[in-house]
Amino acid sequence: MSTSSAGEPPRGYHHGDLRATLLQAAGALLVESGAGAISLREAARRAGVSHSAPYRHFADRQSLLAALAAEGFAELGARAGQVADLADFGRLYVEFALEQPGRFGLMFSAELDKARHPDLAQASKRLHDLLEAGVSRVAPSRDPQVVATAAWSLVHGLAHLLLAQQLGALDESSRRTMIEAVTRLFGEGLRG
Amino acid sequence: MSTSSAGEPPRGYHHGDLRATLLQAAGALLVESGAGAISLREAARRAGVSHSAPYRHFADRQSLLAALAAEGFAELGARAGQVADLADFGRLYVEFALEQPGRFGLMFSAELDKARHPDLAQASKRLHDLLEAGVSRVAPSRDPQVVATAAWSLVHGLAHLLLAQQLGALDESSRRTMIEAVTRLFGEGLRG
DNA sequence: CCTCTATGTTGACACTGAAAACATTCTAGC
DNA sequence: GCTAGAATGTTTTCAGTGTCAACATAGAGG
Repeated sequence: MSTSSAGEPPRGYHHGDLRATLLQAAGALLVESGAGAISLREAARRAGVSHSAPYRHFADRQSLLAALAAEGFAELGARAGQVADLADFGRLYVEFALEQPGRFGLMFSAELDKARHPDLAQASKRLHDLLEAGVSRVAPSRDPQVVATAAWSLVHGLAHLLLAQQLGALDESSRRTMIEAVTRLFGEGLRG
Repeated sequence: MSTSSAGEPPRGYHHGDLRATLLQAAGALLVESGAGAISLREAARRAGVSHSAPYRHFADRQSLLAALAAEGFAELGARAGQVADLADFGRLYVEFALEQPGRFGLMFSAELDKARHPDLAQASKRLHDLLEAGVSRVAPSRDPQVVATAAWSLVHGLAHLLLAQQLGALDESSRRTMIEAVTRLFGEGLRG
């Protein structure tokens, strides 16, 4: 116990929980400097392990990123599960994206091949199912797939455009206003 | 003239039009294997030039990508300019994205810092202005900024979700149907 | 003609993903 | 307990990349 402080169990040759530690390190990199800054070597470095060790847990770099993305879907799904109203879901969705831009970008990155990462595909499908269920409740008379796609497209596009600074520099309050207005506009379309 | 064939002017030490050639090579790479596969060295290789030559025309890799993105905005803007109806714009937008996924992704990549690339910012603003003008025509009674943002979010999100294979594997026809249905739904919202 | 400047080239450095060969530890089955 | 064999880490190595500095060449303007 002499060389380890609180929270870090003593580690010998074997790390004990490298996979989780790598995910944590990569998550920190994601927040600090974006997905492009994530490297297996830096993650290994931060985990205090050789540069090659990550390959025992992730087949390649993309697999690490896919795992990070899956985490994101899980968290977003958990938050969405606590919400009944469709508009709340929209707000929550955009807020998640703005709060964790790197993670959000990763979750919908075209670089991540879902066929190669079943976990990711499953996590993302769960969110999709959740949305469709919500939509059926709100607009039962319409084709739920179409409405769900429209609803998702709307909030997803808004989040993406905001992140890409495509809508100009909006301050916190006008951003909120825009989010409200856009989702309300959609709600009107549903009822009309 | 003995060493050059048609279309390729004879080149000595100086290339003559390296910048354009590099953009073309990078564009090909973008189509072939995505933005991630674009490297300055490979572009140089394809242009038949030393690995360091690109730096005379692009400050760094990101600047090359930004130039490619700006090209994309220009082309999309040109196409959009020939269209009057807002719904046509939506279709055109999504089709462009599906036709040139790599380019589209680049155009809205969060990695590209618009502040560092005024050309890109300008090209993107032009498209935005075009859209707002179209919106004012269709729904003059509403706040054009809100409606434009909603319209853009909708088509942008749909394009992005389709590209990310987030909506499941749709064949050509059901994809068209979905695009039609989603844009129509939005049109109803505008009139309602 | 001759210099100045734009454009290319060479060579180096640090970093990365990835694979192969080797070392250590943990865990079953005896 | 002891001991194979499976997991997990390490070392070493390779090819590729972005970027920079020092140098070479060509073209344009005086």
